[in-house]
Amino acid sequence: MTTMSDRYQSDSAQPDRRPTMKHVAALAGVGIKTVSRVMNKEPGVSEATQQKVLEATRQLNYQLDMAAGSLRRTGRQTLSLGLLLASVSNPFSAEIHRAIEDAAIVRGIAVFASSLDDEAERERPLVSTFLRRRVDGLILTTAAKSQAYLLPEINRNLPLVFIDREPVGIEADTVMTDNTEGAAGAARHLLAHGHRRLAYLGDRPDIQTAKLRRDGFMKELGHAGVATAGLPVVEGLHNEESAYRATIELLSSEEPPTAVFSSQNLVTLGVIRALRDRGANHRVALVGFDDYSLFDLLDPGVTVVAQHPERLGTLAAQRILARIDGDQSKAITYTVPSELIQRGSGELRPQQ
Amino acid sequence: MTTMSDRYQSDSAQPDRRPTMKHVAALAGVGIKTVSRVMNKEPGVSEATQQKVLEATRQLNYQLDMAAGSLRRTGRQTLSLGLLLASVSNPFSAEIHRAIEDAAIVRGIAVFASSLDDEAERERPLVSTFLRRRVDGLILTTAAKSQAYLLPEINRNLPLVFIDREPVGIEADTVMTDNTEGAAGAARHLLAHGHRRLAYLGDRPDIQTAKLRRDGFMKELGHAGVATAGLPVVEGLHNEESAYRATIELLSSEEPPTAVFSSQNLVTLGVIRALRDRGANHRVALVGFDDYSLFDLLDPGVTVVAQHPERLGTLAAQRILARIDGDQSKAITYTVPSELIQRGSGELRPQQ
DNA sequence: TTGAAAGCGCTAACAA
DNA sequence: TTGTTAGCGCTTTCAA
Repeated sequence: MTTMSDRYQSDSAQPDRRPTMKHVAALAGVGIKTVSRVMNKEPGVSEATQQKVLEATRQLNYQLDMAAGSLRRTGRQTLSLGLLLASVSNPFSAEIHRAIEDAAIVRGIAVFASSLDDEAERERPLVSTFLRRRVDGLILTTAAKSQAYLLPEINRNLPLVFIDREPVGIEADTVMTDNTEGAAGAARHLLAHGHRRLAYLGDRPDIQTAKLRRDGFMKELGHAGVATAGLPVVEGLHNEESAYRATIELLSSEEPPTAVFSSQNLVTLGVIRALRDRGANHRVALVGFDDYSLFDLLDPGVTVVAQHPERLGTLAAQRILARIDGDQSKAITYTVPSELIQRGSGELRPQQ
Repeated sequence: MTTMSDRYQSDSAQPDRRPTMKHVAALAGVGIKTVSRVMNKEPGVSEATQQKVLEATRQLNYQLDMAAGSLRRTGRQTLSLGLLLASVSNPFSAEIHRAIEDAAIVRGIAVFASSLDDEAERERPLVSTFLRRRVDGLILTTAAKSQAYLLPEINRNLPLVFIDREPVGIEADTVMTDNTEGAAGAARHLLAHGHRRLAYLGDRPDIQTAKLRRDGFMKELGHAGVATAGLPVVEGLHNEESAYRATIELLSSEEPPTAVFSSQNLVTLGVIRALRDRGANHRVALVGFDDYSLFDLLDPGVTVVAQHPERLGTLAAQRILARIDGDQSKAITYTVPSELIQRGSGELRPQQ
């Protein structure tokens, strides 16, 4: 019989080869299954044997190969999660990300995160990437028209949670903000402060959250009997730049609005800069959807409909972990309430 | 001979079982190696055979198992990267993250990101997690006293890049900001505006970047002949809250400083709030290290030593990809210049 | 152009 | 308590 120790010897000449269980077993003078038991903290190994194995482990600097293990393991779990976000660099997404990471790490689960940038055509390839890596679950912010392509995965019982936006064409756990109600609240707030000439500035209406916020805002105005026919609705604003230009244009129109509602944080930033550049920041009221760092320190403070990204992330993580643990109950949708935070800009009265 | 097609039939009763190459091969009526060739776009498959295979793939909704493949593949690459950041929710880290993701995705590489929170004892377990998953490379922001524990990995030729902070105890590619020079520039700037009673507010000095910034700042004052003996140096500030309290205390001291240098964005936020609450924002000058969104819109605008996180991320990604591609040249350190951005707070003159 | 057999590093099942 | 064998899904090698 060839012992593994000479195999190990010869291997040491090849510095970029990682030791395997075989090497550890040979060095410790035990069987490979015993090493497996120690590495996985399975019971049934004597204290002395365990010490021998651990010593060999240290000497060789051995690290278990999780991928190889999960290939054979019952359930085939990889202890990894796929997370699709608007963008890892967007503060809203980043808070979600952190909350999910914190929940996952206590279970030894690592997370793959990817940025979607609201581009529908990126969604499927990115999800595919996760699937080819056999993640144990998927937490997705989506942009495609339908998520029906995930039906086979649902049938295979892949844990699936949607975050921020509801899926179309399938049923699955969803965690989202009360976009409609939040936007309606913004409308009520501006109306209550006397505004009748309002404007809506928003993102592309094919983005679900943008559409819901627009509809919630407009519907509430309708309820209040405010004519929405001539009301400026500028959509397709996807960054600060375009929102800035749209606001400038709005302010130089015949009958400029006395109040603006912006549906998304980047849009709000553009509006703020435009109002300041035109000296209108104390004259035109503003309520933005989604909070942003330092909004409280601006002049005036920016009134917002704040979301709770860390709460969304925590709930999504709880759902995916429950599903991973075998929860087979039917799909749940959590709606996390938004919160109107008054800081000044939304409480300005109409000036003329 | 048993064809695989009946195997597939019986499997369809088990909805949560994923199809394998065997299933695809059986359905397409080809050998498993042919399926492998098609999935990996290897040459040597006739057009007709390829179509048969792709059709079977679609019908079964087959997805290649990358982990199983890399087990046997020469080089054993997993097409994944481990990224250790201060925190995925910190805007500075998030920008780095995004830049790395963008560079990785074009190569089909997915990234695992984890948050360190500047806790030295989290570093090794998190790195271990990456290692057990056999990532193709590691990009690390560190907190531990030494990174010598990574020596075995270097000997195994694991691509390794340090970002934001230099490793101790080993040599490896590093990408960082010119902390010392940036902080010295802040000192020069404040001195040039007439300040002599300065204060330094900073993070824990065991964090490398904090120490470098403090030293750069103090040394420059020394060069200029400013007595640094009585100069308030408040360290250990790790969040907004503690920075706020430290600033309040400083302002109510016998001889309050006429200018403050803060070494990190969270600290700067605390200082800003304290200055405003005490009505000192137009009286006490402030230069912060690290830029932050909306600093330009505050009153006064916040003068900062800006870093370029996206540049750091891009460079780190380039290095790791080069190493993955076999670059064996000796370790390189990139120092990315910081940039002093004048916005008002740093240009205030001493008042009394 | 195609496929059969071996084996990557590990765990499951079972035997000793 | 310990070890042996088979096999997870794939790629490599090599033969047809």
